[in-house]
Amino acid sequence: MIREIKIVKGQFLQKEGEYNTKGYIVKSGLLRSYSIDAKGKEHIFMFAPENWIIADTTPPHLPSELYIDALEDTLAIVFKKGEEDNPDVQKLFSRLNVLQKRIIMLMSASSIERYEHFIETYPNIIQRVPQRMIASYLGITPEALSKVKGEQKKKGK
Amino acid sequence: MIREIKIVKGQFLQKEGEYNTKGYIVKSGLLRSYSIDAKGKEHIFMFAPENWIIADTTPPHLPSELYIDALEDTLAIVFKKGEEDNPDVQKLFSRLNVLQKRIIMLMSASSIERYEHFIETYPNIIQRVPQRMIASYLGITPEALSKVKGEQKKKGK
DNA sequence: AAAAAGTCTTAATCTAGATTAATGCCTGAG
DNA sequence: CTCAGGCATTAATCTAGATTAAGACTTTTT
Repeated sequence: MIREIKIVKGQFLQKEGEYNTKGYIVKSGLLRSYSIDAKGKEHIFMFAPENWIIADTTPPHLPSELYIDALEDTLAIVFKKGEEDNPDVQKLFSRLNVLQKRIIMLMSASSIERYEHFIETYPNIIQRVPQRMIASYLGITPEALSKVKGEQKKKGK
Repeated sequence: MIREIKIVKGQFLQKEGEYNTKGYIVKSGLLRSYSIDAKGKEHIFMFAPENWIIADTTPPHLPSELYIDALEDTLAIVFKKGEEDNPDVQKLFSRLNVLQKRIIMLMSASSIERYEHFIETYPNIIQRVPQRMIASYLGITPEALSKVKGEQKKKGK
């Protein structure tokens, strides 16, 4: 089902934590998606002007990570994310979500938080690649990673 | 056409600047993609262990941004990126490329470089949103962006 | 039109992580 | 077997950008 909606400046289409299955194609105006970190700071994930698609790619059974609201009065088409049953499209969506998470991490988490998130998410990879490559993936130097691991051990992990 | 290939540890599947239309599904082993910045530093974009897909999402008519090589002896299936003519899939690919570029930027560029890249890529958005939101998108504070713009002016831009 | 709230800039200080450098450990090539 | 090159760790110093704070403008609310 395709539906066109009107959103006024400042109005929300989605808030963090909601279970949301919708995405939006902007016809006119401007939408934005963003996250809010532990310190209350906003991190804009994406601007969506005319003809852009905007959606939180978190899978529908998990709480969303992003807020979506309007920076200008906007006309948009709503689509249901779940209604797509092409398996290729499904795979691409989960890939998009990996990158979405990564960007949010790079913008809002410290090097130690990024490291801890990495070992939770990819425990098997740690065994298989040298530390300097983990550091490179996290966007820090091997020296900084070495320091981080020391601090982590002190905390008794 | 689907083809299975064997790659030995250290072997390259793609280098930056090549025009590449292939992607890979890893059956066993471990591949990785990465970029090299102006200072010669490597930034790992993705690890691909068993059952992961790895590909540079740069459109086929543009030079690739990533190197892809093997961290372990690997068995993978090659697929042609261009052969997919589903328009939804095409759109998702271009979206993936936006995020790929963004991640590489966040990992390897200074705040001033990120700002300059932003104004080149989204000149129309600058007019429409407050500076503090541009800063938030770039992953810096509004104060830092203000400083950056000052330096940019000095350079006579 | 006055008050309140948000925005941009400049400047002083602080800090996470970069850089540089030295040491010891592994590992694989000959 | 050995030795040269890659890898991890630790420590000293440096720096890009964060934080904090203050002032001038602009926009919105009442």
